[in-house]
Parts: sequence; C-alpha cells; structure tokens
Amino acid sequence: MISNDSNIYSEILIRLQKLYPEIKSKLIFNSPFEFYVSVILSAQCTDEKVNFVTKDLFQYLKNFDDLNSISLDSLEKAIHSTGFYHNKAKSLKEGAKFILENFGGNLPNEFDNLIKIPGIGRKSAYAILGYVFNKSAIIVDTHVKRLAVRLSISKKDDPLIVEKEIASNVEEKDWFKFSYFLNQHGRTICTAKKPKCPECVLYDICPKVGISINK
DNA sequence: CTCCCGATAT
DNA sequence: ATATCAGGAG
Repeated sequence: MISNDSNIYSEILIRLQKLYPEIKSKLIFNSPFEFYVSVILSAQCTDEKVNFVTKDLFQYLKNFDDLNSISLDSLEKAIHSTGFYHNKAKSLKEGAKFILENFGGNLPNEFDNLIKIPGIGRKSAYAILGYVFNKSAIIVDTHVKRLAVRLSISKKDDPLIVEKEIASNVEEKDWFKFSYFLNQHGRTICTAKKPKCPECVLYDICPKVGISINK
C-alpha cells in the first residue's frame, strides 16, 4: 500500500526521538517499592513535588511492611502537599496490604497481577512494567490520549482504543518509547490548553493543525 | 459520570 | 478569584 499516512507512526518515532532522547521517568526511585509509592502520588501532581515529598518519606518508609504499619494519619500528613492525600494514603496502604498478602511483599512484574492491586489501574500498571521492569508497555495517560486524538491515531478519546491503535501500528519494541514520546510532547509542546503548534516538529503531519484543537 | 484536593497558572 | 490539572474507585 502506497500511502503517506501509513508512515505517521514511524515519522513520530523518528522526530520525537531527537527531541526526547533519554527515556527515563522523572520520578526519583531506587526500588520497585519506591516507584510504586511515587506513581500513586504522581496523580495530578508534578513529578518534582512527588520527589520533594518522597525524599523525606523514603528515609523511614523502606518496604511494603513499613507502609502497612504506618498510621493512616501520619501517612496523610507526609503526602499532604501532593493533593488527593486521603485517597492516595488509602490506596497506598490497601495496596501494601494486598501485596503482602498475595505477592509476599514483592511488587509483581506482570500486568495481570499489577492491575489487581487496589489503587493501581492500567496507566500505573504499565508505568511500573515499563520504568521498573523494562517490559513492553503502552502508557496511555491524559497526554497520550490527547495527542493520539489530535494526530488522528485514534478517533475516540478512550485509553483502551488508543492503546490498541498503538499496539497494532507500532512494533512492540517501540511501544513504550512511542507512548513516552507522546507524553513528553504533550507536557511540553502539544499542551492541553495552548498548544505551541508553530514550534511543533510534527506540525506538517498533524491533521488537526489549523482546526480547533480543543480535545 | 462524579468525587477526591492542593498547587499553579491565569 | 477561579479554572485547570488527572488516575482510580464507586
């Protein structure tokens, strides 16, 4: 099939690779446990703020046993500034209990097991797989979702659809990269509110350029 | 679809 | 002052 848009995926990979050469989480972690805590705290919160909070937290919170033992009240106080602190503290403690009871206190490295942990959804499960265990994963967060729609990779604003489109159009070895690139680009250039289209390296291949770009 | 919530941009 | 950010649970 001779078609220009059949190359949009590889074009995105090539161009964004140059812009975001280092594929690494901005979250600072030194163990699967620390990433688990950080990824839960990172919901609606900058990675910088998470790192600020975990710097002190990880001095005394070393594993799932510690997390299971700490009082809800002191945990809430410690993570307060990340927002949603009541939900997050509850998720962290319930998740820790679940991991101790079902996985012997070790964070599992299979998607099907991760997704069973209370407080861990698809996005967090894939983040753990990709960043901690270097397994293939497609992280579809709000940025990836938004860019997939703008770039007409997906017609629907649905994480599962976006995931399937990427899975079937990108080589598996590039899945994680691809979603990482869209995420980075969404944070910096193709922002939700005022996308910087004139600065965008995908400008000429973006179908939504010039049209109302509010989705 | 709503609720959770503090921080930051506007 | 207020809109917006954003993943997961119910």
